[in-house]
Amino acid sequence: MSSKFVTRPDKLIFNNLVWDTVRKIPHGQVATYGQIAGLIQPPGGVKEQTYKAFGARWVGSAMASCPEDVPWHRVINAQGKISLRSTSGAGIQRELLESEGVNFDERGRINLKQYQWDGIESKPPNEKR
DNA sequence: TCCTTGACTCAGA
DNA sequence: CTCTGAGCCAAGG
Repeated sequence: MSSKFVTRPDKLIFNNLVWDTVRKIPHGQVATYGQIAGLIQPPGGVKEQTYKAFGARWVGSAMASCPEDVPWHRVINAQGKISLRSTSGAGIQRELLESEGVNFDERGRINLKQYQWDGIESKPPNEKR
């Protein structure tokens, strides 16, 4: 068995990078998909525009199968809201974040200005809004 | 092989 | 501030 164990190493690497980055998120802080996408490096052969448009989505896609070691609940969308396909888990995410000290708005929104992970090392040019 | 969905983001009203 | 529409490319059924 050593022929088809890894069909897409790049994708696995990308997912691994995502999980690793998410694991890097400190306690009591949150990060957005686009932020993570900007922190990690895109797989080779991908266009910048493609990564910009789908980087965040790939992160979420990778999260669809995130291990329990990954604090996926600390990952939210750029709107500062919980983004989940199913309501199941979203409630859990809210509780988990609240348990970490993250306050939610009445609409279930988080104050990114206060909780967004400022551990940006690559410092993406995303400082608007 | 074709079609549909997709843990998103930005811009405009 | 909130809501809606359009865009981008890939993976799964």
